[in-house]
Amino acid sequence: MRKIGPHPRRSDCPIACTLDLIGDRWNLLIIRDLALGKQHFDELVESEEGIATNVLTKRLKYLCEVGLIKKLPSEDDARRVCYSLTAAGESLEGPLEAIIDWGLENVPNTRLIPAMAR
Amino acid sequence: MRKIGPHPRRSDCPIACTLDLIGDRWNLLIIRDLALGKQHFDELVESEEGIATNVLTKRLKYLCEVGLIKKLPSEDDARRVCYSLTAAGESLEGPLEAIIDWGLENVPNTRLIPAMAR
DNA sequence: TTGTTTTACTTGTCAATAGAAAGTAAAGTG
DNA sequence: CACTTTACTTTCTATTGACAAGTAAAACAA
Repeated sequence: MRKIGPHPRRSDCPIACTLDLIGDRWNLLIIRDLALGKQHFDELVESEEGIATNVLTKRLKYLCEVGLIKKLPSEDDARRVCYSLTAAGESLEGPLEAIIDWGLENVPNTRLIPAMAR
Repeated sequence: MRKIGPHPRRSDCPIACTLDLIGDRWNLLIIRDLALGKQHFDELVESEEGIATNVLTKRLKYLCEVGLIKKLPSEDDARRVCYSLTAAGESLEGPLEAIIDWGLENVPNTRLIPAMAR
């Protein structure tokens, strides 16, 4: 992933810029999980893909900083943190669906996880 | 990027599988350029984003191996190689358009490069 | 109230990858 | 026969990723 903050963008192409923002192996999976209703660190860790905790921590912080997700304390449990999508994060549903469709058609033996059935 | 070949997939999720296949900073930009009609190594190197030649070589080889692009010799010049999209590569136009739309709306100051005007 | 568990991280280590710059080799051109 | 073009390859360094272990604060259980 790219260092966050004011780095020189590679170009003004919307594809390049979007890849600079979320073009790695984990960001979209975190956004997928939050879109499915997961809220907490350990729920995200338990996803099938097996993200390492240091990587998850870094990505969550990063996604907050770029405004795709937000982080709120739980009301009833001071240890708990609730992560959720911002409006910008939710708007990634379009690309996400296009990727899902492509994957289902072009990568053998892929299937939607039950929680994603539409 | 992930090592190519028979690696254990992270999950059967079409998003995860698609990211395993092309989820990095360069693959989609190469596919974009080929979709725009570029054919040769040096045309790809000259793109605004400035890919290093060693990285481009590796990605071209990889994208051939996974069947998203194909490599053919030129008829008139034995040095020249013509890269182009396979049918599977062309089918990435859907995700690509979704990403373009998202980028244009959500990343400030992005614009289509002239060749992409639709 | 003391020990255990839960939650959300942080740290350390090692291997793999990315990126920059320079070099190379075969084919074509004047 | 020198020079250029094309498509790489090599070398080096710095960053990142994966894995394992550790930590700290809050909550719960006895």
